[in-house]
Amino acid sequence: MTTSPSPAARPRAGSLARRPDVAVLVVILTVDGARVKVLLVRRSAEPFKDSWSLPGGLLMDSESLDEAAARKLDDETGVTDVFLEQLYTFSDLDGRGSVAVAYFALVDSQQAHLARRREWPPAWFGVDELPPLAFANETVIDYALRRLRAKLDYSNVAYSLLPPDFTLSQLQHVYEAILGRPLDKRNFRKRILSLAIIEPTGGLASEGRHRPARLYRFRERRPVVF
Amino acid sequence: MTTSPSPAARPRAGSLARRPDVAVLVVILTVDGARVKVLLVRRSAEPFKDSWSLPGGLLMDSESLDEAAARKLDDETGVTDVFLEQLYTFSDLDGRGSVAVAYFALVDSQQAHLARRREWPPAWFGVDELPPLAFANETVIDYALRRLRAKLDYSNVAYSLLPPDFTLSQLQHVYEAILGRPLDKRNFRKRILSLAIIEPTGGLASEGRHRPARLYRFRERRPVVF
DNA sequence: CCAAAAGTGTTGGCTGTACACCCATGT
DNA sequence: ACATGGGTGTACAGCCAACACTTTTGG
Repeated sequence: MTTSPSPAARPRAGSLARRPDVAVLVVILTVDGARVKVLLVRRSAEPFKDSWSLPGGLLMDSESLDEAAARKLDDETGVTDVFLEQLYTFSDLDGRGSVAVAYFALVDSQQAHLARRREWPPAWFGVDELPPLAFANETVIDYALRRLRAKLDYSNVAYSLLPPDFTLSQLQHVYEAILGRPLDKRNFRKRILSLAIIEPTGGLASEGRHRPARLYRFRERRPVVF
Repeated sequence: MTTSPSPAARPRAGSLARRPDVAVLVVILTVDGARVKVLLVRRSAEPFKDSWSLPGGLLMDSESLDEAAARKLDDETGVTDVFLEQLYTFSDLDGRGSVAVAYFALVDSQQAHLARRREWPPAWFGVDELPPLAFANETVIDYALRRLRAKLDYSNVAYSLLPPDFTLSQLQHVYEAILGRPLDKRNFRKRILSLAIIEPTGGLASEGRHRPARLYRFRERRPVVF
């Protein structure tokens, strides 16, 4: 969503207009087993050099915020067609008055190929086991988690956390990991099926499974609100 | 909410980091009778000089985004203690790549004293009767309205659109104006009272009324989620 | 006395939640 | 044979929507 801003009101007498740095941050989340994980990188510059932080960077010449966020996501994970949404814009906390536009992305951990840098490669961390982070990055991650939990209730965002074909149990595990509580199997299936956001592929999952399970796919691999 | 941003990643080779203008816009909404209205001002500078637009301006030295938005709101309406929340950050549409952080505010039109500039004073416009606007300001207003309608359903934001003491009918009119449809009186009262977000003051409203009505006030004059 | 707004309950449908057993396959 | 996960239905409760009349006051 790239729409227009508005008034280039002139600075008033007595005050100075600022030209702050504008950074983009991306909270990249995935579900791995029963845990929600977030992708972190090591900072290569001061301040907080060498401490873990969310991936991000400055806005490049003539790119929009959405483009910058998608670029960052691609840089770190090699993934492009996933759920990516603006989260919140933070100001003022690197001490030098910069502005940081946070995004959040949902990726299938199987599909992501993390950047293989020689030093300080990115890594996944369970959101309950975060290392000390630069700036107030915990706040940003909390914000993303709250938003994700809310969206799970009224949208199909989970499409971005699973492979194209998946079983209802896999889907349920994703919901349980994000909500942090077990869900009743029958109620879950009833609800999801009645929403008609997924459809059976006709195939069966048999890979090392006990009883083969029906495969489903999302009708839309883009965000849909119920 | 002023929290910290993150990485001051260095620009990479081959690309140029941008130092864009950062503007703050405020969608100031009120409910007047049966209409939702938005405050607009006339632009005093190119581009779009003299056309209507949302109030806004550049970030001043050493102020946060929230402070800038509150300042703008105060400048235009003289109002300070109201609902004010960040909405979305737009990039790229004044053609010169600026970044605009939009906020939205809810004010009681009785309480707002519009800035009395000699020329081009601000004015209220019904959101269904907007004049031609600068940039893509219609998009921003739409966004605010959607958010407001959603919040009405699960928060007490309406507190900011009414005087401290009000009748249930007044509250219902506010809801009806925002949702754009009539609500059943008995169901409305039942629902609101069961939420326990308001309480009777003990007083009665009798000003030019037919039958005196009980007055209520919000238990919390700050945002609360149900 | 008439107009205008305040106030008040009940019913039916729908939705969400709790809950337990059998089956197919792999080992 | 057993362990593992897949698959299925019912009953109760709470919530929301529909619906009409009486009362009080001002003009």
